Amino acid sequence: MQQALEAIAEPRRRRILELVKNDELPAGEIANAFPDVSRPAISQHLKVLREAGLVTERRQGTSRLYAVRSEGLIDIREFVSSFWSSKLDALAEVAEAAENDKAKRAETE
Amino acid sequence: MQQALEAIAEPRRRRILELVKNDELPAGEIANAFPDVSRPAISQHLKVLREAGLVTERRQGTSRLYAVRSEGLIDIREFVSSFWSSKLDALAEVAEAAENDKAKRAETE
DNA sequence: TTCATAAGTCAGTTGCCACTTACGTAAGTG
DNA sequence: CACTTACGTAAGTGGCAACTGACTTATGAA
Repeated sequence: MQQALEAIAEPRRRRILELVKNDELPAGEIANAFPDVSRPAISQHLKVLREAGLVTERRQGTSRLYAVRSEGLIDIREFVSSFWSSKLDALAEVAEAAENDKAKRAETE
Repeated sequence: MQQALEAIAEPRRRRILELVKNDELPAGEIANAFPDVSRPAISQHLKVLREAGLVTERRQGTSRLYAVRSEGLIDIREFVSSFWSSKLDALAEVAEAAENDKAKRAETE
């Protein structure tokens, strides 16, 4: 999880993930989306994403195609989600239910 | 989202969040959980978490009580979740549905 | 084989982040 | 008031992470 978190903490790497979320793209085309940064920099970002398990690499001719690997995000997803199924949240749910109930009774009166 | 991501990318800050997930704790008690790091360091971590909107601070006497603020994680939660509702995942869902269907037909035969 | 294209790697620089020690502040206690 | 307790803040340091330019590798075309 550490590697994945550090990977997505970088704005450009998040944008890369968005780019290859629905389309498999060659490294060059990804680099073209960042006119303000050199191509080696993007290559290094892709390496970080690959080693974090967030993208897959597939070679085709001289180019390398990248695609998202969403399993790499599972641990983060569970970590974040864990903050909603805890005690405090259970209280919030009770409060919300009470609110709904109150609104409903107000309707029928 | 940037601030929150940078905040949870740090292992000690994640551990702090876990500590105050279910219990409201004073800064000193949080610091005690990290024998290898100085108290000011923890104070600085708490500041980062507070400015990222991930914890709340409440003063009581000379001590300050910290608690998790899960709303601060919503953006991250949505960002991460977005990688499951995309095209590739839709295909997976179709495949799963087909599997279920197959299993069901096998049952009745 | 020679050249062109696509992309990764190396080495060096810069800036930022987590840490420490020393100091400041604010609330309670005698 | 002086003193203690509980924290935060300031200033300085070391290390790492992102970047650039130069070089290397590998595939395909002439």
